[in-house]
Amino acid sequence: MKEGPDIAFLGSLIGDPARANMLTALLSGKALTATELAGEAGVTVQTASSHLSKMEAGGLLRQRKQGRYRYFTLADDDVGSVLEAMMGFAAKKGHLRTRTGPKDPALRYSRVCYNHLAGDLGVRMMDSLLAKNFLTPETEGLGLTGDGKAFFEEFEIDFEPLEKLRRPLCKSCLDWSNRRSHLAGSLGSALLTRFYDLGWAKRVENSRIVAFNVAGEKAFLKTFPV
Amino acid sequence: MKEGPDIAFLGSLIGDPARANMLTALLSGKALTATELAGEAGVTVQTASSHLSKMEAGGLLRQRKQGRYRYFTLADDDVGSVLEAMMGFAAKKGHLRTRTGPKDPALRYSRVCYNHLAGDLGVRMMDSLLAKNFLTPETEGLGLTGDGKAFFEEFEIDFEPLEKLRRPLCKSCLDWSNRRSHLAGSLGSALLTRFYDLGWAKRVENSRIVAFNVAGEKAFLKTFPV
DNA sequence: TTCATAGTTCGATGGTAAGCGAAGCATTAA
DNA sequence: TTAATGCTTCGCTTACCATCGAACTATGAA
Repeated sequence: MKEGPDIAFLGSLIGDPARANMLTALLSGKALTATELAGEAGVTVQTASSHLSKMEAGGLLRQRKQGRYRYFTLADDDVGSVLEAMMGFAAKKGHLRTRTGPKDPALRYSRVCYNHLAGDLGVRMMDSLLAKNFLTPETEGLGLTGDGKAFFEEFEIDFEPLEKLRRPLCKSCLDWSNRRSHLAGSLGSALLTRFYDLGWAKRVENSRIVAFNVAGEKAFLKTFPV
Repeated sequence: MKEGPDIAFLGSLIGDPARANMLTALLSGKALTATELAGEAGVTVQTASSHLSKMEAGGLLRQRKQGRYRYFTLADDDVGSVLEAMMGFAAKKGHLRTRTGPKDPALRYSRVCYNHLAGDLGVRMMDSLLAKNFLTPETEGLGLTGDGKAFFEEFEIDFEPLEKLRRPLCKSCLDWSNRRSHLAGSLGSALLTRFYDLGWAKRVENSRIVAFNVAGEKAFLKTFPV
């Protein structure tokens, strides 16, 4: 009968995992650069650029040039509404993530989520910290116990600057590859930097992958037992 | 930060043209059989079956067996809301249909839309009828003029049974391939049957295509000049 | 200048999924 | 029974598009 406007085009635009990740990242309202969005989606900047121009052409995004940066935001509130509607539906139905975008297994194992550790290792760390009672679930977010404080001091993490930040110290963050939580917040961020400093791991260029070396991985697993 | 539920899966589900066509057809609220939906989407029943099971697994559709028929409906109101939201957005942005599903050019030329003629020829017929003042746009839908009545009687279409039907006599229907209107309603349906009876055209099996033969096409073009 | 960083464009590759024919199952009609 | 219809499953082909490397443009820094 009536065939209506083109839902398929819109759906396919949102239907790509990399693009969906970028959109959810932008749903926070923040303006992000192309490179940041590439990291968020776990793809190279070239790929991201292609996706971004498609989404802009499709009316999902807006672009603001500032110096040599390009800041992307959602185009309107309408985009947000559509995304919210879809997220609500997907959450209700408990959709499993099937076609996991760039299917790098390394990405599932350990990767950066903004500035903290995600993936199998990230989840393991969270589990370990909770099991040892270093962290404890509170009404709103996560709390740090006395034992935890001691543990992190032992691990040479400096709290003072962290507590002054506006960002919450501990925060849990849902992991898409495991559908489990890992540690975010400024503490999560500090831990990751500490891993870098200790020489346990370093970031792979142009990717979200955090590459642990053999010794580093061994030490990590020992520090955060299950 | 948070990666939320799987929008990509839902998007890709809706993002296929064939599936999107089925969903919009079901948006009317009617329960349709697999074969009907196949026709609606312009694909074979095998393909439709595959799509339908995917959408059912994805929680978009519900299936009701009745004898040897399978009636499909949208799963809940939530599905409808999501679709409506997407349609609203797409309409506002004036999205063009780019990836036209089964890209049979014959399908764009002349096809069945439920029970009336769509595609290039359908649009041409509508234009011609309007230009000659046989049909006239009214506040709600389309009206039949005196001249029109004469023309259709000349064309040997019997009005009496048509006017008794609950379905509206004239109705305009948006054509996805042209983004223009063509004639629906019981009159549109009667015209198509008349073309079959005159031997101008016949339906291609397992497809929405209406195949005009050479003489039939010539006569059609003469009867409905632009 | 020269170098570095942010981003785009181009070309080639590969994986994925839509599509269909053929065969099979299930239900109804005769 | 047999035949016909509605629908599914299997196997295969094809087409699209996400992905990335390499080369290029643009802006800023030294």
